[in-house]
Amino acid sequence: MAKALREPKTTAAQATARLRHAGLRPTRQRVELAGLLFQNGDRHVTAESLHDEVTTAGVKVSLATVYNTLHQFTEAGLLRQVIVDAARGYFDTNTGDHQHFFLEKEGLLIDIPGESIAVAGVPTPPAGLSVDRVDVVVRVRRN
Amino acid sequence: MAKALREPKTTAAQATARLRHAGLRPTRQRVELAGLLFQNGDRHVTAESLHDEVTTAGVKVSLATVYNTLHQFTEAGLLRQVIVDAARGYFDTNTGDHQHFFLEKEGLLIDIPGESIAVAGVPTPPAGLSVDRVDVVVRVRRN
DNA sequence: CAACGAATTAGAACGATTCTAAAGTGTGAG
DNA sequence: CTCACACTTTAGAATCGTTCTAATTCGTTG
Repeated sequence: MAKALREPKTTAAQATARLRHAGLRPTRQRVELAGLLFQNGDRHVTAESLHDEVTTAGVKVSLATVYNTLHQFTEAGLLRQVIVDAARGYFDTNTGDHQHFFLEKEGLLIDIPGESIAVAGVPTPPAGLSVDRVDVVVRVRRN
Repeated sequence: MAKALREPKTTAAQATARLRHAGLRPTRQRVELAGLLFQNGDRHVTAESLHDEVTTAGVKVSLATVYNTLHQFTEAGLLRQVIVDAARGYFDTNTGDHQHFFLEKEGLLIDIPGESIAVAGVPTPPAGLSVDRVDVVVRVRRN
């Protein structure tokens, strides 16, 4: 009963610093979301899942803001969008070189470190095109 | 002016045969769509693009039927769904082992033959999971 | 060619995402 | 420290692709 605050001050401070670095105003909502996203290791979220999480944590943030924030974080290089499912957009806090296992049934993403996987034999793209990125999705199922 | 029919009889006949083989009733709409999809080499379509195409060809098929048909063809193994874009579902008439270049800006998919590309070092999936398929998307941009 | 199950359809419904316009909030100047 | 203003947030409407619904139409088999 001594301490009602949910997050240690350090997390908020770190989140604020990170936002400033990225050129984003550290608003209450952004700090809150950044805290959830970045305080523990790599995470994969959807707008909906993050909104649920922040709401459950007792913080009022609109779904529209969650969408805005995810996109702003992505533009700022703090997040990476992962396209694996036609129905849902995923965001990954791991912005480094890596790939994914995807368990479609449950909407579960699991990182595969970039070093462990290698794609060989990618042909030269047709004239006028250049490679932006190579995404590998290993679709898995429960057995 | 002698010949107003758009498709040679052979195409319709081939399409009909293909549908019968797949255990699908050769209805007017399905024959029409199968004709468009399979008479020339490999193709990538969205429901919308195929609907536009069939409509432009002067045939009346509802969008719902295009969706139904694409899914039925996919279940029957005549098509393969390709997930590259969060906003749109693509269907590929090439059901063999291969990968894709994807030009996001224009929604353009280009096949990469399965033999030319190789993915090495895919880790064993976490316990209880087994690999279903490995998808590689080479995202490209105009330069 | 009748009859029955399968397929098609228009339009409503849906879920995810984006937009809109109005209200609220960081921040830098003074 | 306060104010003003640009930037943010928000609720709710709108939009997009897709799926569903219930009624109609069509292929097939007897």
